[in-house]
Amino acid sequence: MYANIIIDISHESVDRVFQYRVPGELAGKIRAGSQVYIPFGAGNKTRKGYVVELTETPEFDEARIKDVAGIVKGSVTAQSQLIWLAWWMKERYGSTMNQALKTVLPVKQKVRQAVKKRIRCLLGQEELAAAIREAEKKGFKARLRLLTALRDQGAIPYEQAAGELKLTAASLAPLQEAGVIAVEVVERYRNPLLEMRRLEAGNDSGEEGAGAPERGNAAPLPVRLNGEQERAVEGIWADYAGGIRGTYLIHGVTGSGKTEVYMELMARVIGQGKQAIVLIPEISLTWQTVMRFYRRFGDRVSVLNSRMSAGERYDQYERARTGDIAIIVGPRSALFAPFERLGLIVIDEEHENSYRSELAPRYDARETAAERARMAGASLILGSATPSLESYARALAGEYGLFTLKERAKKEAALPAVEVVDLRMELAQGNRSIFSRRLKELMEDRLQKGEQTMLFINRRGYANFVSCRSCGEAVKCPHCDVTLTLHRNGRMICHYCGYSTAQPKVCPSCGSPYIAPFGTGTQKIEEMAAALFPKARILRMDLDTTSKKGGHQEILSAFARGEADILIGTQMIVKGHDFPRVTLVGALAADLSLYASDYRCGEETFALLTQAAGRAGRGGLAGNVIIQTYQPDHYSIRAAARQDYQAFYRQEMAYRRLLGYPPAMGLLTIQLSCARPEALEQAAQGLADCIREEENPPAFIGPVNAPIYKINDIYRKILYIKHENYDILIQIRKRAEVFLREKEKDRVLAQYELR
DNA sequence: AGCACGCCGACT
DNA sequence: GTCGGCGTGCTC
Repeated sequence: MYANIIIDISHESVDRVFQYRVPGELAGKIRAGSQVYIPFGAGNKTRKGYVVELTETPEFDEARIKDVAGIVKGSVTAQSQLIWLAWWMKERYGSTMNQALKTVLPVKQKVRQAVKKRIRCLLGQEELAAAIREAEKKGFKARLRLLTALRDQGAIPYEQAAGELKLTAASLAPLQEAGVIAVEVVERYRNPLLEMRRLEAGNDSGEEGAGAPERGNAAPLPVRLNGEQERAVEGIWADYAGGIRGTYLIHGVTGSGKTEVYMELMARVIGQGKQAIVLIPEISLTWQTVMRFYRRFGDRVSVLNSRMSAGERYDQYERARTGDIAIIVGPRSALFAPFERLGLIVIDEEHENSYRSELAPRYDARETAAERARMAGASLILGSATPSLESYARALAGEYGLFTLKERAKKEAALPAVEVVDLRMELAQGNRSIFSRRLKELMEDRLQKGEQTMLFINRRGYANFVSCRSCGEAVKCPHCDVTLTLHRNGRMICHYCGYSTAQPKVCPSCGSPYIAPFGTGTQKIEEMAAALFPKARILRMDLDTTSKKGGHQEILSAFARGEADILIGTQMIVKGHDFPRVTLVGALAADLSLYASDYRCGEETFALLTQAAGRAGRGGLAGNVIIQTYQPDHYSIRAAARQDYQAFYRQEMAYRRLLGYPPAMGLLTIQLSCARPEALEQAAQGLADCIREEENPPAFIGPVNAPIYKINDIYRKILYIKHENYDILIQIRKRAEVFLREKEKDRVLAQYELR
């Protein structure tokens, strides 16, 4: 038996695995994540290392492999827990150990880069700059000599620690005073909350007195919980205090105050010296959201978000590790904050797709959180207005504790009145506009009253495309199997690979000049709304208007400040933003997401419509929701209109059972991709044969072409394998991994997903 | 990170 | 000629 070990992750050059032999007396006592003593280097100096993986096959000259010296006793550090978790993810989701480790361990900044950056701070005065440039050419030592010389002249005070040249803010101050050098002072820990506010400047106008988070000024607001909230808190707390660490699902309608429940429990858990992780979908991770936590917990909270650099993120992980903070709020990746005394993990909006990673290892943050919680002795809370079928099924099966919040926490905020409009009837009665008569009427009413309207369109498969009236062919991307999207600037763009071209004058396939735009996108809706309501101030939010950094925050803030009457947009406008002046929400084509060729489209549609409906009437004003659809009888739409999750769940679950989809059954999806279709076909058939040869061959579908067969000139094929037993699916995946490893030389790549 | 190896200037 | 600094590269 051999152990792959990483030596202290403290320095980049040794941040890789070394292989050691596991001596007989340690066999069985070592596992992934174990901290061990090992002889290292020429002097065989004993060092600490973490076991990353156990294996039977040596990947190094056997004669040169040394023995593991022993196990470090008693310390189950966050680090070793995370390494174990990486191993679990690798097993569960199929990836290399390296990929798994990279997702779990924060990226250590290169020391040399840091030094270079600091030296660059000194550039500014000509002669010094020249001297430093000269010294830089000669290498690190020469720079050091130069700085030593300057120090000896009294020009630069510096401290040299651990071989790294550190110029601190304090040591640079005298320099600035002397006017010698222009210095940019880089703070050690930037306050990430301030950073967020800077990026979203002006976003908090709706909040009274939400100033800069000054250190330690968080006044714990005495929050009054209503009966439902209290039952959830006390139920979970009774378990926690009694030493039970469970998983809980809080099913609460929009505005029912799930966050207050989380915060109360967090307060109690950190009151016991423990720490908490709160996962929030990136899209709802705004200054507003984070501020709620900050108001209650002050400096003990930190945030992670995708706009932060690797270094900034690393700093926050450091603060978590050292215990400087007790709460971290962030997207999926915040799950790996190295808390040593983790007591609680909260996953808000747990049904969101963003909790599944798109990159290998394609982990599910909910399952991975359950695993981390189990290991750390922490409780896990999942919260949603529209729980995923998986979670709700587990809750009904008694695996999760279930709490339901039915009332809106603010009493004056009533649930909105929802109406379904049948677009077929509109058409039959001569209305060919995208706005039904009822929606138009209500929009007029809101404009008159000075209240706001949100128009939501599900973009999926519903972009502007150009098609030929003669042959019916749409203009397609030459690199992908999708139609190109027409933008207002007259260019046609592929949303998958970015290919762009001018709008053609004649049909590329038949040469006919009768070629014209078709379909409706957000831009077109904006034009139509503008034509219908010329006085209305309209804002649009989609990929085009939000491509620049922080773009969508700017638009949302402007809307929240009341700078527009109508907001038009896709998914992004309905996720977790609180607009108190919105009293009308229109879902323009509610059934669009039902046409996606995916067994989850009903669930997705229900969740989207429920969320969209939840946007209306959050302040004291009564709200209306109009759902326009060609399928008014579809159960997802009917249930969403009645805001009836139970009914939706029953129907959807019956459908999944009937067709054998998750969570009724386990589903393993293997996607193969390759630039050469023949090689791909061969590999896919080979894989299918390989599965057929299993002793108890499972039911499988495929190989079939992926819904979009070609993206970026890469072809994709998919196999679906169903089984009621997860472990068997994991075995099959491992079998497939072995089979496909040989296909790597043909450049056939595999991606696995297991639900 | 630490340690060995190897390449150039100062020296018993 | 060697001694020793330091830059470079390796560590299972």
